Formats: sequence, structure tokens, C-alpha cells
Amino acid sequence: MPKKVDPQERRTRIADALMRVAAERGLEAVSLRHVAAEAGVSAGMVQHYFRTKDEMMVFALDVVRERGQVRVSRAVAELGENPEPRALLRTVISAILPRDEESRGDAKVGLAFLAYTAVRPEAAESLRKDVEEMIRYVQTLVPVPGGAEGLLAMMEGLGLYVIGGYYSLDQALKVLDAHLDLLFNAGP
Amino acid sequence: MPKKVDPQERRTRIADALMRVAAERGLEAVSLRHVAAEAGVSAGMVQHYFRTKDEMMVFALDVVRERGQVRVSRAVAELGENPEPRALLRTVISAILPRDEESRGDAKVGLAFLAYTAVRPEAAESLRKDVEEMIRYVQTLVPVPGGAEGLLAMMEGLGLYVIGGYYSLDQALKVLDAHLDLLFNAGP
DNA sequence: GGGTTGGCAATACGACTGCAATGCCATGAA
DNA sequence: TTCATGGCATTGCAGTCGTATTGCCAACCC
Repeated sequence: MPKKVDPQERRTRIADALMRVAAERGLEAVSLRHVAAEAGVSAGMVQHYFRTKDEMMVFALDVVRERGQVRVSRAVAELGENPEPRALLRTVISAILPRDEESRGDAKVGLAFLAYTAVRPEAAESLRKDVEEMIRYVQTLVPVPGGAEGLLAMMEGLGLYVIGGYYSLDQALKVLDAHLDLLFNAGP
Repeated sequence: MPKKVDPQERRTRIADALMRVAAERGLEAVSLRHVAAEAGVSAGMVQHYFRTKDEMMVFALDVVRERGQVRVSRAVAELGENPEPRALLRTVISAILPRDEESRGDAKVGLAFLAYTAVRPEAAESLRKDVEEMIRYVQTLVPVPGGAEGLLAMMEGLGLYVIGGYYSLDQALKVLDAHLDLLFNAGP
């Protein structure tokens, strides 16, 4: 067995290229050849690591999700032990909102994938699991009934608006804080 | 000058077909030939009314926006004169959320266009105007500072979740009502 | 050091794309 | 009736797509 490489590394390398293409030119510009060119490899190699385009897409989607989770975990870790629910929520949500160029790109790609899965429900499962998990998690932190779902919805919407350039990140955070005020003053 | 037809009617007819294709199979399945087939006309005719594909897309986007505005206007009209701000907001927002199959399709297409314009800022202008107008309008109705932006963001997020199938429309409306409770009890 | 095998490149193929060019045909003006 | 013209259909073209196939090449085992 000759030439050993790390397939996982190759795959994420390719997926990274995919995400750059998707963030800059949209998901519909994602083709084997474009991704290969962006990754600086041959189209044949892309095919070697992803037997089909859909396989590549699903993998890339997973990478986006994972990077998001890492961002959240890191932000939460910086918060120390036993943080207040409100501070925790703010940290989690502001870690999810598009902050720098990387997370902005990820958000764009995520949006594109959302539209993608809105029509291919079979590819939506991993997204679905994430969202439901998130809802349950936030529900344990929000003191107002029905408030968790609303807060998450608002988060998504704020993300949309930030991507679209309607709000800056600062404005979005102000709106978020105002809403947290509402939630945590109406509580006990 | 022979055979007079109504070009506007033809164009909206084609745009309708475009939207059916996009709602069922995604925006990337929108091609001149598919749209033509769906509309039951020849591909040449589509080309005759839209010199380029982008022209067709932009037109279709406008149709989606317009249909949304009509839905809102109708719902508001049914409300009678001088409605309470809260009732007005609830009516407007629940008219925007995906309700029946038509508005659900429109929402899917809108989502796809959002991803589309996230990468083609030049096509986003009409969307942008709509959003900003909406923000200003809602600001006149919400008694809490920063509450309008949050409410709209929440609306967008709820729309996403309903499209994605995470929430039913009823659940989304419950969440909306809970949030309106918060807003209008915290106010004066 | 020959043979085997994993890693990758190159090519070919059929389907599909957006778009331009061309042609037919019915109509209304002359 | 003739003919110019707007409305539309057809066809062709150059390019890109995803995928299957094939072949080369370097590396390891024996």
C-alpha cells in the first residue's frame, strides 16, 4: 500500500475551497471544476475524494455546522464556569451571528444551503437535528414560555439582516440586547 | 402592425411558471427551457419577452414582492379603520408568514432569491428598499425602542422555521403572540 | 527488483445551459 | 391583394456540467 495521505485532511481542504466558491459566487457556481481550481488541485482528485457532487455538498454542509459549533464552544469557554443564563445566551447568539469575514462567509453558505435543503428535504436532516437541539438548549435558559423559540427566530432573522447588509453587527447586537432585556425583566 | 398581445400578461405568466419551478425544484433548476415547459410555451417565446435570463429573474423577484404586498394589503383592509397597533402588527406579520401552499412557495422562492442576492448585490436593490420601508413602518407601531427591528428579525426567522418545517404556522403564531405580549406590556 | 496497489490526472461522453440567428406565419395597413 | 411587420418557433453554437473510464506513477511488500 503506497503513498499514504490523510483523506480527512484532503476532504476538508476541498470543502474549504467549496465554501470559498460558494461564499463568493453562490452555491450555483459550485462545480467540481471550480472547486478543484479554487483548491488548487485537479478535478480528478475532487472526484477521487467525493464520488458524487452531492456527497461533497453534504460534507461541506457538515463542515459549516461544525465550524459554527466550534465558534460557539470557544465563546462559551471564555465565559468561565456557571455563567448567568442571560450572559450565556448573549454569548452563544453573538457567536453565531456573522462577525468576521470567515463567519460571514459561513453564514452566506449556510443561507444558500438552507435554500438548497428547502427543496431537497432528504439532505436537511443534519440541519434539522442541530436546530432542534438548539431549541431545547435555549429553552432551558429562557425564563419566558415561548421565549426560546422567539429568541432563536430573532437570531436567524438578525443573521439574515446582517448578511444582507441591512444591519451592522453592532446594530444587531443592540437589538438582541433589547430583546434580552425584555425577556429577563418579564421573568421572575 | 399585426397581432397585438398584452406583453405584461405574458411576462407575469412566464414569471409564474418560473416561480413554480423554483418552488418545487429550487432556483438552480430554473432554466429557459424548464420555465418554458412549465409555462407551456416555447423556449423562444421566453427569450422574446426576456432578453436575458437575469432580466427574467429580476422580474420574477418583483412579482414575488408584489404578491406579498398584496397579501398584506388585503389582510390589513379586512381589519377595518384605525386598528390597534398590536392587532395591525399581528395581521401584517401573519400575512407575511407562509400560510397556504402559494405563500409557502413564494417564501421558498424568496429565500432562494435572498441567497441569490447575497452574492449579487446589484440585484438586491428592490429587496433592500422593501425591507427598509418595512422597518420604518413597523417602527411607528412598536412602543419599545429597538423593538421594531427585533420583531421583524423574529418574523424572518419564524418564516425560515416554518418553511423548514421546524414550526407549524400555529406554533409560529403562538411565538409571535408571546413576543407581542412582551412588547406591549413593557411599553406604556 | 518485479509486481501490486493506492493516489491521482486526463480524457471522453452525453446532457444541459444561455444566447443568437433565422425563418415562418398571421395580421393589419396600403 | 400585396406587403411589411410583430409574434413566435426552430435550430445551431459554444460552453459547462456531472460522471465514468482509463492510464500513469510513485511507493511499498515480497
